[in-house]
Amino acid sequence: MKVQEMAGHLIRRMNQVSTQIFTKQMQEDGVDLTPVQFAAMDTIAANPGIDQAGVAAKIAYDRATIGGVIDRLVQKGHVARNVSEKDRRAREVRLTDSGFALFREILPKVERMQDEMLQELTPEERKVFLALTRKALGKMAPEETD
Amino acid sequence: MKVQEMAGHLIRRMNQVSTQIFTKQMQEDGVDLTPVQFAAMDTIAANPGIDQAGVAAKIAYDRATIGGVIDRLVQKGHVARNVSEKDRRAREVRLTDSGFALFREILPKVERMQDEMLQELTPEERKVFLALTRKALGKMAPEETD
DNA sequence: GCCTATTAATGTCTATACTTACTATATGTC
DNA sequence: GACATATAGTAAGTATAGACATTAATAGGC
Repeated sequence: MKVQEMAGHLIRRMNQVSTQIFTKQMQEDGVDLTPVQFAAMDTIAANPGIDQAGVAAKIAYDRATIGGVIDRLVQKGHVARNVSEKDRRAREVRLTDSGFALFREILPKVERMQDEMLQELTPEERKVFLALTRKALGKMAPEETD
Repeated sequence: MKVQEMAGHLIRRMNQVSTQIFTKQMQEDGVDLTPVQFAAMDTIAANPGIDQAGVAAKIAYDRATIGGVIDRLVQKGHVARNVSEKDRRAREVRLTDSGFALFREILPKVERMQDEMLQELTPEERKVFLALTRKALGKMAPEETD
C-alpha cells in the first residue's frame, strides 16, 4: 500500500486543504486570523469568562498551545484576559467589543467555507462524509464536551 | 453552527487522532519517527534518487518544510543526500541500508494503523469514508502525481 | 491547620507548515 | 553567447502542536 492511499495521508491532505481555504478567505477579507484563532474565539464567544484550560478542552487543544493562541488574540485586541477571583491560578477570557464585532463579521464566511472544502462532493455525499467523520471520532474524542 | 460541528474542525480532529495513533505506536516500538518522516521515507523508497522538490510534490509538502524533514532523516542515518550531477541545484536522496531496514520493519505496522484510526467504523463505512475523502481531494490535489 | 495530590498556566524543546527573500544554477530566447 | 526567466535549496519569521518541567494556587484527608 502506498502512503498516498493510506487513511492517515488522506486525512492530512484534507486538513491541509481546509486550512488553505480558510487562510485564503481571510487574506481576501484582509483579516489576520488563523483557523485555530477563530475556533478559540468561537468557543470564548459561546462561553464568556471561560478559562484557558476550558477553551483547550472544548476544542481539543493542548493547554500549552492555547496559551500562545490566546496571547496573540490579546495582542490583536480581540480577547481580554484577567485573573479569576475564584481561582487565582486561572485566567478568564472574554471577547472584547471589537473581537465580537470581528467574530460576527466572519462567522457567516467561515460557515460557507465548510461547503467549499467539500465542493467535489454532492450535498448527499457531504452529509455522509460528515456523519462518518463524527462517528469515527466518537469514542476517541469523549473529552470534547459542550 | 458551532465550530465543533464544522467540517474544518472535524477534519482537524481526525488528523490529530491519526497523528496520535502513529506517535503512540512508534513510541511503543522504540522508533523515533514522525508521520511526515515516514511519508518521506516511503516516497524515497519508491523513487530512489528523487530530489527534495520531487518528494515535496509527491506528498504535497512545502519545499521549505521537506528540507527540514530530510535534514532530520539524514541526521538519524536513514537517508543519504548528495548533489545531483545532472543539476547541481538539486539534492538527490536515497534510503541508506539501515533506513531501508527500518522502513521495512515499520511498514506493516503503519498499514495496520490505517484501520485503527477508523476503528469506530464498519469495514463498509471505512471504504465509503476513504472513497469520499479521495473524491473530495480529487481536483483540489492535482499536483500529487505518482 | 498541615500535608499531599491535583490543577492552571507558563517556559522550553522539537517538529511540522507556510511565506517571503535570497543564492546558485539551468534554460530558453534572441 | 548574454540575458531574462524559472527552478532547487536554504534561511528567517510566524503559528501551530505536543511533550515535559516548573511555579503558583487550590482541594482533600487527616
